[in-house]
Amino acid sequence: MRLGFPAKVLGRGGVLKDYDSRRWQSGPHLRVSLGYLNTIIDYLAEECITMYRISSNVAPYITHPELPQFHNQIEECAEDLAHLGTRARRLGLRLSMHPNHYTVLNSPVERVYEGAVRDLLFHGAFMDALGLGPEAVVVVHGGGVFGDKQLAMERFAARYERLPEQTRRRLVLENDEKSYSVQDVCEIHRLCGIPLVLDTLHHRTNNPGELSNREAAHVVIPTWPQGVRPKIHYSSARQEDRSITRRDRATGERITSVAAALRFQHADWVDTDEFAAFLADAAPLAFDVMVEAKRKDLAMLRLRSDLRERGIEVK
DNA sequence: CGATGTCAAGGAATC
DNA sequence: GATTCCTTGACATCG
Repeated sequence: MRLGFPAKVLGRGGVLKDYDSRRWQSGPHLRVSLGYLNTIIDYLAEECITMYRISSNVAPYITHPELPQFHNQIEECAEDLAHLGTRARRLGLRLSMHPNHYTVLNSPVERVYEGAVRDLLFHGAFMDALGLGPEAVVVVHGGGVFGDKQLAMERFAARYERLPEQTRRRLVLENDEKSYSVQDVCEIHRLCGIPLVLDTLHHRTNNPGELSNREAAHVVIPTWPQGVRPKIHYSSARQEDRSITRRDRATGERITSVAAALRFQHADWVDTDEFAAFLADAAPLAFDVMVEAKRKDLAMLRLRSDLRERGIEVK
């Protein structure tokens, strides 16, 4: 089992940037981003980290309709991209990407749909330019519901099938925290065959069918093709003290109490006991784990060391 | 330097 | 039909 983390790096004293986030006036950005990524790969190699998510912001404005001067960034950086990809392959590093929620493949608004396609084409082309194998996937969400979920799912499936093969073969679908539960993404998988990513925190938030983690893992993992190792997203829920003020009915006096509220956001760290329990639940399934925590690589490294202490083998 | 505004992009709830 | 929230972060600007 590989463990990975997304985006920026906290474990080098300060923060290692993962993409060029300056405004468009400072573009083009991809070459700068690739410089950052090379530094990050140095770090991954030193720490023997074998999985990493590249920010979908690596090439800002590359599909922006009004900034055509930035549309050729992949071609312009072809050599740098190939070099970076070669480094990743030599290190056995599994890379992935995760377009943000503005990418809505199933939108009924034509303009939005077209924008989503442009964005997904970019992600596929980027992975291809790195020369990465089929385990380098692009994780997407189901999109909107638009008042009729079944119809929206069918639209997703039809549009997935219509994507160019080069793009489609990278795509995998993740359950989200509001609209598309594990059961829903299973339905989309049934319609079009897209492999599924289980996000454990989203599953806690959005689980109308009350599937256990074990059940969820066992329906999601087998959706991956033979020879491509599945992966999941794992994070612990942030626990937060929230003060609640109410007025006493009899006296009119204000009463403030503190309640521990489970907010369904990523916690700073991963709870090792919970994670180990999840692994035991999911056994004997095999998969990689993307650790999503506020403390990024630090959380992943802490979890890895905890697991090794317990004799659980982790790459 | 700290506070505040802004960013390409959508959806959904609310009025 | 228009407005606001959702929600992440960091740059950019202002005082």
